[in-house]
Amino acid sequence: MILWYLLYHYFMARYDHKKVEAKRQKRWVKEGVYEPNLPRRASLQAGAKKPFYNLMMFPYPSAEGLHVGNMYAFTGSDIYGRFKRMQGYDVFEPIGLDGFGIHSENYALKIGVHPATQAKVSEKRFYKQLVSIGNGFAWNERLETYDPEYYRWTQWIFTRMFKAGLAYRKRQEVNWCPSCKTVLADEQVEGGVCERCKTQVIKKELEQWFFGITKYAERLLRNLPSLDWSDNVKIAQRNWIGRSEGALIAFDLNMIPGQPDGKHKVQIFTTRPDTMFGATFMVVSPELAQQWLAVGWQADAKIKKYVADVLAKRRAADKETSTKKTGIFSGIYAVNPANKDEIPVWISDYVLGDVGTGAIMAVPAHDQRDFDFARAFNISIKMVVQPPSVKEGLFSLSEAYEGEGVLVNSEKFNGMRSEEAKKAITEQVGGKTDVRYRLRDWLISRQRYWGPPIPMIYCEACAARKTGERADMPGWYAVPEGDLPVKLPLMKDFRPSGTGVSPLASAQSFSQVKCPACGAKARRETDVSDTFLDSAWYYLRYIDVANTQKPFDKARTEKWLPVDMYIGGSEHAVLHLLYVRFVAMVLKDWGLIDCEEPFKKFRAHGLLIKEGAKMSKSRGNVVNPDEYIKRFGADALRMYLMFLAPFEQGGDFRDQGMAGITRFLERVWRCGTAQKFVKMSSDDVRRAREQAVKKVTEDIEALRYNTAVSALMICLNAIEEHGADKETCKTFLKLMAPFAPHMADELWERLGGKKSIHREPWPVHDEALVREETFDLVVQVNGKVRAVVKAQKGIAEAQAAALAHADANAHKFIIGTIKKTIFVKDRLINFIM
RNA sequence: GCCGCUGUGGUGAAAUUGGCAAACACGCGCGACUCAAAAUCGCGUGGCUUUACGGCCUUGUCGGUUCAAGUCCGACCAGCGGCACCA
Repeated sequence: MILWYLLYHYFMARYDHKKVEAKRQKRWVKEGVYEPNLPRRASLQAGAKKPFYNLMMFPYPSAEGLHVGNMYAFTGSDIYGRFKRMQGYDVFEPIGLDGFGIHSENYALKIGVHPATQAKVSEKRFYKQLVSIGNGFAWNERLETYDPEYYRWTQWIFTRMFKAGLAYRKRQEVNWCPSCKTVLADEQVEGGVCERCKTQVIKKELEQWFFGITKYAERLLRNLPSLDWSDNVKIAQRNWIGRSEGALIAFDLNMIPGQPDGKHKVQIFTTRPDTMFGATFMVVSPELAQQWLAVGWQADAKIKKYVADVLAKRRAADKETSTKKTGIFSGIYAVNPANKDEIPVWISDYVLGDVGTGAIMAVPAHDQRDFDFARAFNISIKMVVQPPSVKEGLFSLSEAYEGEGVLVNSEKFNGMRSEEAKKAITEQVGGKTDVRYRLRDWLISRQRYWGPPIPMIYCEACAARKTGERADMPGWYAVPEGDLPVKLPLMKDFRPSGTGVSPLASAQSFSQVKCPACGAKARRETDVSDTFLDSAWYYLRYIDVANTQKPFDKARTEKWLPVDMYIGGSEHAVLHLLYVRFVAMVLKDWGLIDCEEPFKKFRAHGLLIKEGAKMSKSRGNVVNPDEYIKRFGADALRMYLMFLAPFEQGGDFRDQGMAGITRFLERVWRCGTAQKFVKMSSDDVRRAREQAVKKVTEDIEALRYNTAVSALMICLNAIEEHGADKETCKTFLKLMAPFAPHMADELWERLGGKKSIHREPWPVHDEALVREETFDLVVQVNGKVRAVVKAQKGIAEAQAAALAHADANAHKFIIGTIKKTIFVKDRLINFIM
């Protein structure tokens, strides 16, 4: 009997996370706790008063289910949202799935299920998991990128891009992933390998669709400083856009030395026109040499072979990163417009066809690459910029001097500072100042199946007549807006062909279509668009998911945009986060939205590792959140994830660490269910409470969740030690609510709360109560701590000195005369002997 | 090579403007409860030294500024991330 009694109480007292979490989650949905006031079209005025758009990068539903890394990011975002909601904002925290793309398609291929079928399975599983982590999502506004009602508008954006001249087709060397069997954008190649599958990327010459993001390079760069974003992401974008100021300068070419023909010219781009007098040779890229050959340049067989070899090598799959420069003299001479010197033109692999103009003037004395080449091929080196550290002219250089200085060997420009000479020499040689960017246009087409078909039609008849929707692209028409979406056909064999043609090309019924202009037999574009286009506008659709007339309503965007807080991984610094800004700028220019920067504030969360190692399937150390939620509860896992390290830094997940948080929550539960309150909290407890309010509030705002949790622990320690009144306990629960939303809500109800704690106002601290009347006065002698004594706040130096002298140990060290005393109010006193 | 970030106990980490280094936890040790164990609770826990009070040392390394440096400055070392013949 006694045993049963004890067991009964044991189970009653222990926190049953499964039961409580399920109950709270059900209640939240029923009461619509997290549904924002997104008004129906007619009554915009009646909507949210203090809108706060709290967005988290939506996940792609991977086969393995929700990764703990996803949960880490989502929890961090959710805590911020819950905090803002309790502060009185109408928080909108939507969720959806970025379900189109190679990742999902590859998984479908692997298990032999159609991606559309698999999508439904993953969707269900993902949403279930996303419910279980306890986030305050607005479930009514969810979206999936593979939903025709969504990609209808993705396609619509494409057609508008085409009409605006921002989407175009071009044949050029592009990145090709042999494993994914599709082309990739530059942003999707990381260190020469495919961002997704890590396969070495090769170059292929293909005709592809591009978005003209480079037209926005200047704006994308210019806006960066004003964005409240994590610095590392802003820096990455700045480097990626890579602005360089320089000059475009034309050189005459002499096919035969000493015989100007006035016909042949070549343009070069340089950021150092000040060094022009030092240009002792010119280098053209193999790509440009190839073009010359194509228009009839009669070159040696050796030269032709060199060009062909280098071009072949650039296409090859081996990633040999030799820094050894090769090259061949072309037999042609260029005339340096600065001093009319005839300089040899070389062809070398160290000059790239798609950078600058594909040709350079080489100044070996002031560019290390030119220097190396000149040394290797015995070309003269001429110094024209004298470093400030050097008094007389230098006779030999062991390396190029790339800094600024004063010009020498430059005729009438001698003595001029290199910075001024840039402009002066450019003018002298008839050059034109120019700005170039590293950024290149966004390669948007993909030769895969699982994506939105590019909504374009090509009519050969129109092409032959040189007519079309756009003068520069005869034969091409956007699918009329009324015909959207161009639905992705259900195909049995959706395997990538690897030939540069999308699997959709084999679906005759799909590709055969009538020309929208002349009605002749035409064909559809069969490539699909890059997944990153899907995610480049999803934040707009969230606020208007049910709109069947437009992608989104402008009045709503005015109310909810820009996104107030965006959280995600920094791996998207030059992918998603760049594309999304570009698309926003375009939409702004079309008058569809008012702000050209979509995210007011962006914070990158850190990376989670496990026991000191990167999580990976092969290591078998991937943390499955489902298991932990089952064992410890979502609240415990959430809180542990936030406690283990600073959110923006990322941290090390250790199983042992879960114990501390579980213990903490059990203690809170015991405290909250026992409900043994004192009539009035002691000063100590009251102060602990107010300090916790202050600290937790400040820390959440700054995303310092780890120290916010520790502040809660300190507060609980005080409550347990001294006992607390009911109000103190309620305040404590509110502070804990963003971190452990289920338990906080349950205990809140048991303490008599009528509505959900997540709709309660966030506490505000009383500065007077935070302050302590006493402080620890640090007594130093010659800078060394000799005593710590309790003192009244605000005491003057004389009183502090008296206290210090009264301390036996400190007194022991104060021998001789005091030369100087340093007194820092409410902190320390330091005697210098 | 260039740009950025990070180096603090056995572990994760904390530290406003330069003002007690190691908060809060984990782990460990000792103790209480228990026949016993788990759970729970209490105490201790950077190193060296001292019977004790205390003292000396300690934030990757070396140097500097300062009454005072984890924090500021200079040089270097290590690790992580990004870009990489960008003309």
